[in-house]
Order: sequence, then structure tokens, then C-alpha cells
Amino acid sequence: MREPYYCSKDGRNKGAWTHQEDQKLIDYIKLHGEGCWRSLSMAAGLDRCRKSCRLRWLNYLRPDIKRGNFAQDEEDLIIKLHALLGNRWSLIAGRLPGRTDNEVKNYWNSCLRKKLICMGIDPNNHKLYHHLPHQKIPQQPLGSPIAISSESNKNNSNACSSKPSLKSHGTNATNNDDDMNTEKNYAIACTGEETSPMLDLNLKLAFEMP
DNA sequence: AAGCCGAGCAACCGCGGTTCG
DNA sequence: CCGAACCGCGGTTGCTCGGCT
Repeated sequence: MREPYYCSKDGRNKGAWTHQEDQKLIDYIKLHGEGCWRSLSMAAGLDRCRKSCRLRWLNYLRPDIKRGNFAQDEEDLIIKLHALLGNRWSLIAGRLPGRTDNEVKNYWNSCLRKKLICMGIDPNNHKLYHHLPHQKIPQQPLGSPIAISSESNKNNSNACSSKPSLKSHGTNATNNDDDMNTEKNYAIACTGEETSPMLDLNLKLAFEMP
């Protein structure tokens, strides 16, 4: 027996949060701490369901949230972690201090996926495509197994070399050494050439308990 | 100036897993 | 052990804004 899903069914507020609502939530959590979201929404005087309160706090109001563009090293880490973990956004975000799973997920879907596609890399399985980037790309079901494969990528160097820069959005492409190294390292990670793909990851991330 | 379109992001929804009585 | 209540995650939706025509 599930609890009622969301706010729409009980006439509570939906949509964007107002400044007053934010302030109420912040004030209440400052006083009483996080947790027990159901009672929190009532006790704080918020006409919102617990999920809405929790989401707002975790994704937006928390004081330790880092806002703004993702740095290059953050991008690299997301890509590597995604190759390793798949769509486990909370785990990926857990390795990025100040970033939320929602933010990482949005950034992946809006920016990084496109970058990888432009690089000729399938963002679902992190393999190189076997055709040029501008050609139509077959959609794969989400959640397909992560595969960092060494197979058959020897003819695909053009795909990666033809790619635009792997850079933060809004900046003009300049080929500085960092970007070139990033690109090269990730291509190596994709192809499995030279070394094990994830050697440059701190492997203790994989199964470290919180 | 107005309308269109796409990108980015916040919020919603539905489900699986966990806890507790 | 069982079921209700709750938590947290991941996918999706829809709103806003900026660029373009």
C-alpha cells in the first residue's frame, strides 16, 4: 500500500517555490534539522508534500550546494563515473562535492550527452560509434549495460579527432593542453587501448561505504 | 517588435527498497 | 512474518529564457 503519490491529489501547492516557502523551509531545518519530511511540511507551515520539501532542500536550498558551471575536472569525473556506474546519479553526485544528483543528471542530459555524441561516442555505453558523428545515431535503451570495451575501435580515431571540444559550455574552443589530454584520456578510456580504462579513477570510489 | 525554437533547469511522478509496529 | 509508512532514486515533464528569423 503506497502513500498518495504527489501533491496534486490532495490540493496542496504545486509548481515553483516562492521565496517565502523557501525561507520557511530553511528556517525550520535550521531549527530542527533534516528528516521526517512528512511532519516537516506541516510543522514548517508549508502547504507542500514531503517529497516536494525534500527535493527543494536537497537540490536547491542546502547551504553546501555549489552552483554555477561545472569545471573541466568535474565533467571528466562525471563521464568516467557514468562509464563505470551508469545512470546512478546519486552515486555520481556523491563523488562531486556540492553537486546534486538532479544537477548532475540535468547536466549530463543537456550537455555531456551531446558532447560525447559529437565525439562519436555512444553516451549509453561509452563505446565509439562505427560511423561519423553527424550520421543518425541509433537510440539504445537506457540502462543498457556499461561496457568499456577494447573491441574494434582502431578505425575510429577519426570519430574522436573530428569531435568539437570537450569544454564547458559558453566558451570558445581553444586547444589548450588540458583539453587535449582530457580528450585523449577519455578516448583511451573508451577504447580500452593502452591501459585499463579506469586506471586513472580512484578505484576506492567503487564500493566505498558512506 | 513579435513570434518561434531550442537549451537548460526546477519540479513532478512513479517505483523499489527499507524501516517499523 | 506481514503490511503500512516512509525514504530515496531515476525518468520525465514543463516552464523560462535567450538567440534567431
